[in-house]
Amino acid sequence: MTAAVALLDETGDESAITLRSVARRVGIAAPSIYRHFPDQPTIMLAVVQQAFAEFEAQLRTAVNAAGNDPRQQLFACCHAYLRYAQDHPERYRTMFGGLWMPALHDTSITANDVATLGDACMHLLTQTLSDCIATGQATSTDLRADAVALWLGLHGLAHQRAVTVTYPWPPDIADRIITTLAHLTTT
Amino acid sequence: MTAAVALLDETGDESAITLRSVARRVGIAAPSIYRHFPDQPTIMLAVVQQAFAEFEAQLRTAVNAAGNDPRQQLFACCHAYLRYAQDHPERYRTMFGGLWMPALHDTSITANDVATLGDACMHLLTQTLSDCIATGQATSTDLRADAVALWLGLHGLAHQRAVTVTYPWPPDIADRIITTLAHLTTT
DNA sequence: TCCGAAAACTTATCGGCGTTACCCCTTGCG
DNA sequence: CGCAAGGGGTAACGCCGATAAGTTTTCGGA
Repeated sequence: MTAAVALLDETGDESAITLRSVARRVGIAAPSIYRHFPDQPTIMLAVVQQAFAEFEAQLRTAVNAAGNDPRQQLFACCHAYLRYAQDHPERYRTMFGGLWMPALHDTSITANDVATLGDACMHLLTQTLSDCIATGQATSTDLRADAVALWLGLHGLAHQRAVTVTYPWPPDIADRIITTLAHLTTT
Repeated sequence: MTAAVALLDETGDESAITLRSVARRVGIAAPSIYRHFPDQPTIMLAVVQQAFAEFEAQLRTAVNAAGNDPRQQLFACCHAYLRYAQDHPERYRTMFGGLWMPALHDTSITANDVATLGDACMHLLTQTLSDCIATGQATSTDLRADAVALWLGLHGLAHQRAVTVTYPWPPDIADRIITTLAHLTTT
């Protein structure tokens, strides 16, 4: 799995995570992989799960380091989200791109494995937004819907930046999306 | 190319667009493809370009059919965007997923081919939003930035729905994103 | 200490993939 | 009539995921 992540980071191409390349990297014959993983998509799932764990850890660290102001915490969380996607575009693309899901039908991967992947991050974002609402720094009548909307805005920017590296983004596009979708008060 | 699009629509998996499968579909031997396309990623690019053309046509049709109210036109444009992604998730994933771009480095595809893909759609959305601002139905101090932000919101929702089909989306998530990011007035 | 079962790894093989080299046949035009 | 160019075919290479069957290593209990 470490080898798989390394291959992804080095090449920036998830198709480089091949059963045989991983085997070469760890110095064993290709079929020996099947003693540890039932099939190739499962390797991908493991990589994605690990990436999500690290992703959530970074978000949580950013929030904890942002002091006690909910507004600052929300900005820290969102910027950490965008920074992870920018620092590891290939991981982000793999995590959210769903390329390996088409092959899901006839493998050992369950739908639940996939559905619960981002729950922890979503919960953290919701919690942070909720704190902003509690202190009056954000106005929202529907916490869950606005949290989802905010996440989708972040995802849209993060994903598109992870796909097309060069694009003339407006300089304040990130804060614009965050403040707008989070309904932050102007103070 | 028709065969390639058909394969994509039927299987819902862009990896099904294989050089050999396309050749089988049109009834020729695999290497004969190279008389028409220099390599396989170029086939993908052609498919994506065709999809973008159809995409833009549907957006334009929706706007034209929405009467003279800029606000209605904007909603029509955005909903047409989301509808296309929902009706053709595999196309949308292929158009914006950037899977075939990693292989871009050593093929005949130029960076410009990729960069200009969505320009027409972006321009249409910007124009529609601009009309809303002109009539006072939307408030914005930076047309381009807000248009990009609106697009990113639409893209986030469209892409995520195209990847994970089953998710408990808030029922009004689309309109919530549109009205918020477009800064539509409440009237 | 020894032994046997399970775990871990191997080689051989299959079919599919993109790609290349090389050959063949038709078409059209001087 | 000749011949170049366009559009087809075969054979082959190396890569891929996957399976089958055999071999080595590991290790806990008698």
